[in-house]
Amino acid sequence: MLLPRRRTTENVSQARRRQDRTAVADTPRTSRTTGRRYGLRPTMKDVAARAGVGLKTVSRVVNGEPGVTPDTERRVRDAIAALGFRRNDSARILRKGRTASVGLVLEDLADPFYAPLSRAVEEVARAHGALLINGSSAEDREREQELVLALCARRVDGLVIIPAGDDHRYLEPEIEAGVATVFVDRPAARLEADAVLSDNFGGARAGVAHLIAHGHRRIGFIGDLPRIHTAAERLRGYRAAMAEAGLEVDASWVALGPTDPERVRADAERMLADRNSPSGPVTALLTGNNRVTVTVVRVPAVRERRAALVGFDDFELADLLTPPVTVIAQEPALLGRRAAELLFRRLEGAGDAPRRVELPTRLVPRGSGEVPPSS
Amino acid sequence: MLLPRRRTTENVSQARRRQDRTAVADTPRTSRTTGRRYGLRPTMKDVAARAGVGLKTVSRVVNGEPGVTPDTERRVRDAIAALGFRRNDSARILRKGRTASVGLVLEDLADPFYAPLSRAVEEVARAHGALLINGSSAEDREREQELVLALCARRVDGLVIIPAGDDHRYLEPEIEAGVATVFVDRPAARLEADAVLSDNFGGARAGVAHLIAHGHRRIGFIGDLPRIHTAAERLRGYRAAMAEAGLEVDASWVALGPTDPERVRADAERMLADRNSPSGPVTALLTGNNRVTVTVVRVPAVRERRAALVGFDDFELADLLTPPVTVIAQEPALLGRRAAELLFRRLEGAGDAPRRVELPTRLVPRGSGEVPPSS
DNA sequence: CTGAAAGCGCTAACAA
DNA sequence: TTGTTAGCGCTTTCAG
Repeated sequence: MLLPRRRTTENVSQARRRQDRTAVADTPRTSRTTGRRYGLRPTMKDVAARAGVGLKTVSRVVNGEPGVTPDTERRVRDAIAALGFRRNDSARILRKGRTASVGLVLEDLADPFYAPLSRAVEEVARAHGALLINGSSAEDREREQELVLALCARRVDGLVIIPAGDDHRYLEPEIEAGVATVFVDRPAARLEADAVLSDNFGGARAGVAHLIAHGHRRIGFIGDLPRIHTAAERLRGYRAAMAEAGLEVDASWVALGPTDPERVRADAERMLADRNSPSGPVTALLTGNNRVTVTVVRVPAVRERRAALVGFDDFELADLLTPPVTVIAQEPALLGRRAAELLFRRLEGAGDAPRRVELPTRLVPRGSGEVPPSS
Repeated sequence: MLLPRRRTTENVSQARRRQDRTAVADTPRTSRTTGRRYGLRPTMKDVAARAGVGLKTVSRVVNGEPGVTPDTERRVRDAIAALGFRRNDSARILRKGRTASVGLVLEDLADPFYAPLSRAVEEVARAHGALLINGSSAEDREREQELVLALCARRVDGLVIIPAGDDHRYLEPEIEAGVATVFVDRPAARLEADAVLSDNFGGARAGVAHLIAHGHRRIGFIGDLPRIHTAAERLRGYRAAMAEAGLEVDASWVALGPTDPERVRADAERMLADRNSPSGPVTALLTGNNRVTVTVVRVPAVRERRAALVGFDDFELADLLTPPVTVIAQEPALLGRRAAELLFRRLEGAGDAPRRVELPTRLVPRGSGEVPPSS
C-alpha cells in the first residue's frame, strides 16, 4: 500500500494524481475560475486528512451522529467547506442497502390526469425523505418492464406503477427481494399486489344512468384501448347501465381505440350521424377519459347541444365550455396520495395481505349531460 | 477469510446466513409463496458460484461483453434466472463514477406548462439511456437548493433546473466537480451557466402592442411574483410596449403576486372597475402566465367581452372558451428538449462557454385580444 | 470521544 | 477464454 497512513496532509489533487495513473483519461477539463480539476470529488478521506481526524469522525459529523466534540466538529466542517465535499450517496446506498428513493412509472407525464397524481406521490415521498425517480411507459408493455427493472436495478425501495402491461409476473422476484410495489389507477395483471383504483365501473354506470334519466335511449361509448383496465371497466359500467334500463346496445355505438384526436373525432361523428345503424344515430355520448372528452367537445353536434355528453374524468375549464361539460370526476391526487401512503406503510414493515383500495367517483352535472335527446 | 474460494456450491441463503450474523435484524419477512427470504438479493458472486464460473465471467455476461463461450454464457444465464439475479446498479455506479441519470428540478409537476417540458426532458434522457430523477421546488429557494444538492449527492450526471432561487452560487463546487447543469425557462442567478429561455420580454411587448393596435390605451398587467425572472421580463415587455406607444402606466394597472385565484381575481376585478384610478378602469388585460389566465377568463367583464384579454402561455381548450383566448404561445416541449439536448452535449464533452438560447414566442389571435375598448 | 479495519457488489487491470 | 485482485467511498464493528 502506498497510501499515507493518517493525519497526513494529502489533499484531493494528490490523492487523485495517484488514481489518474490508472483512470481512463476522461476528457480532463479545468475550471476557468479556480483552476481546480473538473470531475474530481473530494472524499471523506480527503476531508479527514485535511481536518487531521479519522475517517469515521468525518462520517459522524456528516451524518449528525453524536459523540464528536464541538471543536473537532468545527474542524471537520471547515474542511468540508474548503474542499466542497458532498457525500457520495452511491457508496452510502451500497453499504446501507436502502436508497431512500421510490420509482414512479406512469403512462405519460404530460397527461393532465396523471400530473396531480405524480405530484401527490412526490409530496408523500418528500415527507418520508425519499426522492422520486420516474419515467413514462407510453402505454407500451415492454417499455414498462424495461423501466421497472431499471428502477429495481437501482434498488429503489419501492415502486408506484400505473401499469401498461398485461402480465406483471416479471415483478415476482423483485417483490420477493423486498421491493414494495403499489399499483395505481389500474391493477396488476397475473400478480397479487396492492392496488389503489377508482370505481370505474360504478362511475360509468352512473354516467349512463344519468343520460338515461334525461331521456336518452341511444347512447354511444367512446373509450380507450380495450386492453387497458380502466377502459374495460368503464365499458362494463356502460353496458350494465344500458342493460338495467332494458336498452339494447348496437355494436356501432361502442368504439374503443387509441385516444388520438382523429380516431376519436371520426368515431364521434359517425355515431352522431349514422344513418346505417338500424336504430338511427346516438343522441348522447359517454367518453372514456379526459383525452377523449377534450376531442369530443369540439364536435359541432355537442357544441350546438344537439347531442348530450358525459365525460369520464374532470378537467380544467370544463365548466367554462359551451355547453359546460358534465363529468364523472375522479380524484387523481387522492389516488396518488393513497398509493404512496400505502407504499410507505409497506416500507415501514406492514406485511399484511395485498390490499385493493377503491375510491368513489362523483358525477358533476354541468349542462352537457342534461341536454335532452334530439328527435 | 471464511469465504469458500471458487467453484463452490454456496448459494444465496448460505452466503446470507453468514451476513446475518452481523446484519441488523431488518424485520425478516418470509415470502408466502416460495419461502425465500425477503430483502435478500443474490449477487454476482452467488451467480458465479451456482454457475461454477468466476465472478468476472458473470459480469461479462451481464454486461454483454465479448469473450465468453456460448456454453459458459448459457450456464451463467441459467443461474441468473434460477436465482432471480438483478445487477445492483449502486455498486456499478460507485465503481464507474457515472450514474446514467439526470435530475430535473421544476416548480410544480402538475402545472400544465411544465408537464410537456418535463416529458420532453424525459424523452431525451431516455434516448441517451439515462433515467430521470425529479422533484418540485414549489417555488421555494431552500427547497430548490435542498433538492439540487440531494441530486448531486446521488451523483446525477447532469441537472436541468427551473430555478426558484435567486442565488445559485451554491452550485459552483458541483459544476466544477463535473455536474453538467442547464437552466431552463429562467436563467441562473449569480452564476454563469447554460440557459434555455423563451423571449419573455418580446412576447409580452408584442401582446401589449396587439392590444394597443386594437385601440386600447388603458391596459393592466397581472403577473407572478416579481422575483421570478419570467414575471419581471414580461412586466418589462409590458412597460416597453406602453412607452413605445407614448402611454403612461398608472401604478394601479400593475399587479404582481402569487398566482392563487383569489388574489388574481381580486386584482382583475379591481382594475376593471376602478373608479378611483385617475384615468378610469382598464379596458384590457395582459395576464402573466397560464395560471393567471385561467383565473381571469372567469371574470364576467372578460366573458362578456367588455374587456380584452391577452394571456401569456397557450393552454388546452383556450380556443373553445367564450371568447376564445388570444395568447402569446411558448413552446414548453421545445424548451425542455433544447435544454436536455444541450445537457447531453455537455455530458459528451462540449466544453465551450455557457450558452444562452432564446426561443421565440408567437402571438395567437383568437378573439379575446381583439375585443375593442368599451367606452 | 475517536479511529482502524472490513466489506457492501460491482468493474478495471492484469494475469494465466 | 477465463479468473484473480484491488479498489470505488461509504458505514459498521469493535478496539482504544
